[in-house]
Amino acid sequence: MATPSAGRSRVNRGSEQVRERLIESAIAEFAAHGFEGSSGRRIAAEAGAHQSQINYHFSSKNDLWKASLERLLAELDSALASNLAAVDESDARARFSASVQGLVQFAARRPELNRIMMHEGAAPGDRLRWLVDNHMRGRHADLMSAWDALTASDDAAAVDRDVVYHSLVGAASLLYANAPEAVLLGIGPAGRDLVDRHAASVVAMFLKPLNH
Amino acid sequence: MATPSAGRSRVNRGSEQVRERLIESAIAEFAAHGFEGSSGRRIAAEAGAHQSQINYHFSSKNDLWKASLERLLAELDSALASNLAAVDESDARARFSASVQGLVQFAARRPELNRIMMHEGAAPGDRLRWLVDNHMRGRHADLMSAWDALTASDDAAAVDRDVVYHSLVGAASLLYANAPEAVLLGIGPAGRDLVDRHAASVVAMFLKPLNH
DNA sequence: TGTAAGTTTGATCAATTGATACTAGAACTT
DNA sequence: AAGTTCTAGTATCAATTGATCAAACTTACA
Repeated sequence: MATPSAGRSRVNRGSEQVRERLIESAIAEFAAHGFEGSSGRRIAAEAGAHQSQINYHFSSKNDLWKASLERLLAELDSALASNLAAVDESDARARFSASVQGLVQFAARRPELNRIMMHEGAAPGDRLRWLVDNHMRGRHADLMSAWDALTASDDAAAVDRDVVYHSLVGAASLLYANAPEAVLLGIGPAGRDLVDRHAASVVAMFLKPLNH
Repeated sequence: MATPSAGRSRVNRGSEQVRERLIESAIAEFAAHGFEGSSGRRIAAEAGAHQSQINYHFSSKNDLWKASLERLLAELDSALASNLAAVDESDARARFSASVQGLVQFAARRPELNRIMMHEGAAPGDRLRWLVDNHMRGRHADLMSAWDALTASDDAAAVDRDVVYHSLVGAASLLYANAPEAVLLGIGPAGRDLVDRHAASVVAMFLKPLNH
């Protein structure tokens, strides 16, 4: 009767698949049209489900949106973690480079997260507050402390501290968040080597060259 | 009877003001919620007008959106032109710096344009195609030829050519396009000096230092 | 002032929205 | 096999959407 909670117990073989498909098509729809421009019926149809199943598996359009974002952010975390796994703990430059590379690669592979963030960041509201409180504040703090360390070791380029976060995210992700525009402009489609060149470019923007 | 065209003739004193107010509140609404998430009734109410006046002064929600974008792009052009007016024609570095400064200042003063561009760039469609065909292709080409000149004179930083446009726009505008998010993160509100530091940072990202 | 054009206002249209209620059926446990 | 729980499917709700129409009002010019 009630919405199945995180720990579903018994009959969940096919149900889990519907949940997955709903989240996947919700991610696509929210990224393309924003929350308010997205339709639950379109999301359900794309997932091969009925609109009322959204309210069954999630309790509302809002909760489906939250589930979609938690999925995307978990993917980002795992991508960043695997990119940082092999890097020397004490090498701040290498860790920064690996993080930027991970960010760019993820933005290219999963542009939906940056698209949704750009939709939501454009206006105040409950969803934005939820995003910042539950997910973005920590990421922002992590970047700032990494940046402060780079500044202390004279590895940071001439970029103002207040501006690092959004400049970095913007430089790393707009090409993919706005990929449909880039295609019309004749850029891409983004091959693997373009992404690598892009990551190297972003690193060069924020890190002083080594032998200086 | 028909929608009044650009050259209105007689009774147009108050009408022109309604048109202006509709465009102004449409800009705010489209920037905050995207085209599909925006409501004509909300736009009209904000402008102190009736919903049907949108279809009278513009013939459709789509045409109101186009008028809004032409307004914003005209403002951008005039801001950039005035920023470039006093700069030496032959000094490519100075012209690039002045353009970047103009871009950052405009993004801070009128974040709506970048917000709308980020909404529309996230998915293919008629509006995006109209934007690119009528306004963005030329701007992109202008930046690329400026960049090629900077590359030829060894003034361009180590940024891949395919990536310059979106990296520059992203680095220059995301902080303002997503200002509501930045506020929640404790950045800003953007003072005049922050904008100047931001512009200098972006210039430093894309231009090699002078005496190198 | 009278007439015609321009503009506002209010009503209405079919279509779509998110959510809810209810029935039918499938799957697991005992 | 019986009984229970979970899931799918259908129908429906009030609210909102963009657009259209016609009537009322306003302004300018003859």
